[in-house]
Amino acid sequence: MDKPARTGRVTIRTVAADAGVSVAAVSKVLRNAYGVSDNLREKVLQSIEKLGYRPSTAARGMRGRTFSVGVLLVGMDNPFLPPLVDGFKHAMGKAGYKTLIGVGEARTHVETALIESMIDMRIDGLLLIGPRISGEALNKYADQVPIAVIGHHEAGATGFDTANTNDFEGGRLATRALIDKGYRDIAMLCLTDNRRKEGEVWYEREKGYRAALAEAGLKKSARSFRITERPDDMQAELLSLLARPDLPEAFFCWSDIHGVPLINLARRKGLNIPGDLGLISFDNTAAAALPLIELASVDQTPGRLGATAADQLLTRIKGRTTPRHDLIAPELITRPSF
Amino acid sequence: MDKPARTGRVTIRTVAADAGVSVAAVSKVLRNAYGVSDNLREKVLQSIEKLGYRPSTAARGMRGRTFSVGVLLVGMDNPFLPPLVDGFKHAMGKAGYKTLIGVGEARTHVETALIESMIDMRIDGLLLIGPRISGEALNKYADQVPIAVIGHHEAGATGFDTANTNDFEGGRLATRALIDKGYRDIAMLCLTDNRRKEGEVWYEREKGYRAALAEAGLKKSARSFRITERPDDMQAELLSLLARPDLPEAFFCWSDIHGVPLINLARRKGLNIPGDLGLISFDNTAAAALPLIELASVDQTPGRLGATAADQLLTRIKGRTTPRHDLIAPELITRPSF
DNA sequence: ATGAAAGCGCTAACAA
DNA sequence: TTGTTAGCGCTTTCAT
Repeated sequence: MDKPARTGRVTIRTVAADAGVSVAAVSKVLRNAYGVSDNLREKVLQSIEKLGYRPSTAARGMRGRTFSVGVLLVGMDNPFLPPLVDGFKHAMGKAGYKTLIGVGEARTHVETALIESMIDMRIDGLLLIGPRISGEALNKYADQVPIAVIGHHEAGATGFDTANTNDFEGGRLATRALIDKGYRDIAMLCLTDNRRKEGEVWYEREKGYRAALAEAGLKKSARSFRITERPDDMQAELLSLLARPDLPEAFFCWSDIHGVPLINLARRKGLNIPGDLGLISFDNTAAAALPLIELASVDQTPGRLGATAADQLLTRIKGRTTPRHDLIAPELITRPSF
Repeated sequence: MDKPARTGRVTIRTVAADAGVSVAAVSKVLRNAYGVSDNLREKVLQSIEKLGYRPSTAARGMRGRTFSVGVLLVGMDNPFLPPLVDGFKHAMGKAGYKTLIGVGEARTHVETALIESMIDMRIDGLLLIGPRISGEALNKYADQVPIAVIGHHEAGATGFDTANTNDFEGGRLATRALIDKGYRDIAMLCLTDNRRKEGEVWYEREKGYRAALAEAGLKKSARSFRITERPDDMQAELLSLLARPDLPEAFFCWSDIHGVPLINLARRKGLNIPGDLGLISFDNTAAAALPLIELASVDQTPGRLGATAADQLLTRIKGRTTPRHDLIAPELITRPSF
């Protein structure tokens, strides 16, 4: 006895009735499962088209796949993110998955709330970009849903995957370029961070910086300065850095987030770049390439990073359980700032 | 006969069993519905806490609210968006709603796919920021879910709400400021756009620009130039603009998207700003405030815009059906670029 | 005030 | 190959 929906909504039942088949048949067509004749499939597809039917993700979430994945961002104002998210979206889209985004505001409890919220919607996978939470806490979520992490090195993690630029290599690359240009007193700008520095991208870059100095016999000259990420205080800290009597000959800067304002302030202070001060930064964002900026910067190929994470998620969804920790080679984009 | 869940998942049943009450009771507590004694409520809340229970959004979506709303962005690289989305998120968060974001990539079919996908997840409301689709097409979705639009003027729409800066006033404000400074030959930079211009924010600003000129008896001197938004070609177009023999005394620029590169290129070309060329732009993004930029720009108070849209959605969810079209007053942020 | 039970729109055994 | 049906975890009448 067919119990037709009383609402106007087109459901799988409406389609089944219209096509004169069972709901199971429609479901099978939807998921291209085995055991459907071309004839039946054709009828169903026509009804779907005719009725404008779209399966309810909510209902799907109660049994199987939702064919949607989530991305968690720390904030929206990092210019490094758009190409990364695009690369990810594109790769997931080709596999038939929708991408939804949540913004964690760099606050741990907002971040966990968002992760849980996405899990509660039964998304099929989750990409975390530069998450505050990590390690132990992530494993807890990782057995509820496949997880990939970008922007945090955790090569020992077993429950989830990571995709990162080889930040160590990037730091080494940039520092070596400065050394090759003749600079000897090279300092590094890092991020002030109250979290454990182990695994942080800037810390990996710092290790690369120190390695390059050591290789050139300049180990003793290594100096790191820590600058805040908060826009309000950043400028003051950079200015007081530039006012130091022991200003180095060159800076390797962990990110364009600091690098672009730094080159701006230095020039405005009357310093010639690269005459008085050499500068290489990291991320190669659009701002670094601007006419009046022209800041050399290490490129992370963010699109590839995103696509790599997408592949990790897709293969996890298909059943892989052995962890993957992919490292992508960075490239120095040379500009006349050093 | 209690049929306990076989999976390890904590469901409403697990909680009911633990608290020794019915699932209906738990559901009522969850939604603070009427008819629950403080005693029962207390027991249930304790069990929820103890078991770490979180209701499944997917299951909720099949009957009532999901307590999540969606935001559709055209792209992620507009620096105007982060504070807007933050204002929205914050207001929705206070009302107990989660915010999920989709990125439309400025392609119509991606946009519609995303809107439908969010509706299929049974989100309770949808905010569209600068959507490509509009009017008729939106009404179709508006009777499936409450919709608010930012960044597109559609004061006649009845099915959904809009929240916008008073762009006409903003254009008038900026142009009048240039006139007051003594400029007479003032041109405007608009966006190249193959859509209908009616309703577009830049077009409203252009109307304000022309109104201000007319009010000052300068109607005849009005000139608009149209520049692409695509980063690849934008610079070339701006350069050829600056190379014109009939360069105006000042520009009013529809957005910092063009304004910031323009001031950069003009300075690099050797022009003194404001000596040789006066400049006022729109959006007051972070870049406009940078030391080496200092571009006067009309502020849109994006946070308020977001909060306004949130209020529209929340009241629609509560049952309002009469449309709201809110206009927010802009403010000119004066900087030495004119 | 509390609980039993009927769905919501799907998926996936299992039967036919 | 096709159809029947038992849930998935919740909300919401309707009894009690």
